[in-house]
Amino acid sequence: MSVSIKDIARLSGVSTATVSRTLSHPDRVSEDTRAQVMTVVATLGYNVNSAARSLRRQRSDSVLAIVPDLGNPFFSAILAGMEEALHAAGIDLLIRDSRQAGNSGEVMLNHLRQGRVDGLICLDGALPEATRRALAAPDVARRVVFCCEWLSGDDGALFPSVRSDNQTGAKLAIDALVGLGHRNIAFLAGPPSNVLSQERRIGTVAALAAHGLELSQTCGGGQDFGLQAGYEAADWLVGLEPRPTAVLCVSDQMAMGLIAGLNDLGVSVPQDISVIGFDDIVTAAYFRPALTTVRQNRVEIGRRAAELLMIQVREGAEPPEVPVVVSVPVELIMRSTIGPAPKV
Amino acid sequence: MSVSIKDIARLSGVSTATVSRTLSHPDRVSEDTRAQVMTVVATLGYNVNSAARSLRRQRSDSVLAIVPDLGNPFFSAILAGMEEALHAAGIDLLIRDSRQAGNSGEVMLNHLRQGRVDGLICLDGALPEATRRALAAPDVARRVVFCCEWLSGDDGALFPSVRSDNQTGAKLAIDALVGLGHRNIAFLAGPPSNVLSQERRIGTVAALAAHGLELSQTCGGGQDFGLQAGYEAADWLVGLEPRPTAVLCVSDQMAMGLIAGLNDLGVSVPQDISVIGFDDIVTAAYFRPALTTVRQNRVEIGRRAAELLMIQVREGAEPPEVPVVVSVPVELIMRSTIGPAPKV
DNA sequence: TTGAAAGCGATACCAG
DNA sequence: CTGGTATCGCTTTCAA
Repeated sequence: MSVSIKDIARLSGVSTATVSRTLSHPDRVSEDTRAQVMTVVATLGYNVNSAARSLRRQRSDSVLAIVPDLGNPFFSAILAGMEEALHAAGIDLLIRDSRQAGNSGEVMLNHLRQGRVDGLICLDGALPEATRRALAAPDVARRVVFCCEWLSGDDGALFPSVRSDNQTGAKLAIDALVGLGHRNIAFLAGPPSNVLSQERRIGTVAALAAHGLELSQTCGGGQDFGLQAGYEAADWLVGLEPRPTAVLCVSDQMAMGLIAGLNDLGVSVPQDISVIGFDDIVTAAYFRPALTTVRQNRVEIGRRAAELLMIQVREGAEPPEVPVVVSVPVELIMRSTIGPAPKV
Repeated sequence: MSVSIKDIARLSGVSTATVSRTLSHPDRVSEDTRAQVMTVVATLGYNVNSAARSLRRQRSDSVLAIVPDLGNPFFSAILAGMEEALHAAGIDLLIRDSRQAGNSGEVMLNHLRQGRVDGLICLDGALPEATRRALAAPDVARRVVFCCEWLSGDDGALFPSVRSDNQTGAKLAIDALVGLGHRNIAFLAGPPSNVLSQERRIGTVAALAAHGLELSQTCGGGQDFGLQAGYEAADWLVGLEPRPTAVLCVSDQMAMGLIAGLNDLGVSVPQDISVIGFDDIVTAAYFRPALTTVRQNRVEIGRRAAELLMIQVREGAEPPEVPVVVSVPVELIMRSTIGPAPKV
C-alpha cells in the first residue's frame, strides 16, 4: 500500500487535517508546521491520491476534447494549444475520437455525468440530434465549449465557441485572386453539411459580390476534408465549361490533393489554374508549388477554447453573457499556387 | 446534488450493496432484482461516480500517453490506434506533450504516483537521466511501455516496447536503390542521439554491406525530424563530392523538405537524385513527385502498445518475460521519387 | 493555528 | 441471492 496522508500525519506529529491544509492551503498553517510536514512528505515521497481528492472536492480537474478524426493531422496543433493552457492550470486533457466505432454522443456525455471530467471541448459540429439535445440541458451546457466547428445554427447562444474568422479568410483569398485578374472562381467544399464548408462558402460569395462577381461553381467535396477528396475533385474542375481559372479550397489537404490531381491531368498550377488552401498546415510551405493559403492560428484556437472553458466551469462563475463567439484572426499566406489569370 | 447509489437503493427497495452488484456484476443478482434496479437507474438517469469508484477500486481505468511533440502530425495516427484499443476496454486516454514547458519527467511520474492513471505509454525515447532512473523503480516499471521510440540501450529488458522493424525498413529501401543501380547512397538522419536515427542508420549500413557497399555520407539532420531540417539538408547534399545519387531519409517530413530544397537548387528528383522517406504519412502519396517511402503501420503500433500495457497492468498479471520487443512489420511503398541511377 | 470527525460515493467482505 | 458495514484517502466544517 502506498503512503497516505495518515502516515504523514503520524510521522510529523500533527493531524491529517493539518497535513491536508499544508498541501492544499499552505498559508493556513504555521511556518514551522509547514516545514515539518513538507520534510516528511519529501522523505516518504508522498503524493496525493487524485481519486480521493476528486471525490471529496467533487471535481476532477480534467477536461475532455472531442475530435472528429484524431488521425487527421489538422487537429494536432489545436490539441497542443489546449494542452498548454490546461496544464498550466493543473488540468488534464483527455481525448476522444467522436467518429470512432462505439463513440456515440452518449459516451462523451457520460464522461461529464460520471464526473470523470469537469468540461467538454467539442471540435465536432456534426453531432447527432439526440446528443445536441442532451448537451443543451442547463447543467450540461455550461460545461461545454465548441472549438473550430460549432453546431450549425448556433451563433454562440447555446454554446460558447472559438473559431477562426472564416468569412474574412475567404475574403482575403478572393480579394487576392480578383486582384490577379480572375473572374471565374470556383469553391471546393468539404462535406456540404459541415459548418466550415458553409461558412467559408458564404464568405466567398460575399467577397465576390463586393467585386460584382458571382461564384462560378461549388464542388460538394467528399466525405471529409482530406487529400483524396481533393484529388478526385480535379476531374470535376477540368470538366467545367467555362473552366474556372482559380479555386478556393476549404482545406489545405483538399488543395494539395486537387493540385496533385490537376497535375496528373496535365493541368499546371498556377499557370493554368490558381489554387488557394485554408489552414496552413505544416506541409503547405514545402509542397511544390508551395501552397498559398489562409492561415488559421490553430494553437491559439486551442488555447482560447481551453481558457474559455476553464472560466465557465470555475465554480461560482457567472453564466456567460451570450452569445459568446471568440473569433480568431486569420491571415493570407502568399506562396506559389496563385498567379495572374491566364489570357483567354 | 446528483443522484447516487443510495437513491437507487431507496427507490428500488434494495440495499446499496445490491445496486452496486447489479451495476458491476450483473450475474450475481437475481433477474428480478436486476430488472427492478435497472429500471430505476434508467428513470433517474443515474451514472456511477468515477472518482468514488476509482478510490474504492484503487485504479483509474485510464492511461497516459507521453508524446514528444503533439504538434507533429506523425503522432496522430498512433494516438488514434491507442484510443481505439483503450476505449474498447473502457479505458481513457490522457495525453501530454513531454517537450512542453514545465513538463519535466516528474510530471508524468506524478500522474502514476497520484493514481491518476494506471499506466504510461511513452513515445519519447529521450528522457532525462533522472526520469529514466525513476521509471526503473520496480513498481513503476511494470506500468510503462514504450512506443515507436525507446530508451537507447534498452532492448526491451527494462521496458517492453512496440516499434516498427526499422532495420528491415532501411534494408527494403536500400535494396530497391541498389537494384536501380545506385552505388553512392547517403543517409539523412534526424537528431543524432535519437534511437530512430541510429537504428535506421544501422540498418542502412548493414544492407549496403550486404551488397558490398559502404554508406556514402550521413547528414546529422537538425533538432527534429521536420520539414525545415530536410530543406536545409539540400545544401549539404548538393555540396558533396562525389554527389550521392540517392538518399534514404529518416522521416517523410525530412524527405519532403529535402525534395523541396533540391527543387529550389535546380536539382530534380528522381532524375538527378533518388529520395526515399520513412513513415508514409498521409501527404506522402499526394506530394509531387509522389514520395517513395517505408510505410510504418502507425495505427497498429499504437494499438499494440495499448494492448501490451493493458496486459501488464492487469492485476495479478505475471511480470512479462523480458525482453519484450514487439516489432511491427514495415513495407516499401513504391511511388515516384526513385529512379535509375544517372549515368555518370 | 490546530484537531476531531463527518462525509464524498462506491465496493466487497462477511453474515445470513 | 441479499444486506449491513467498514473502507478507500482526502477535505472541510466546527470547536477549541
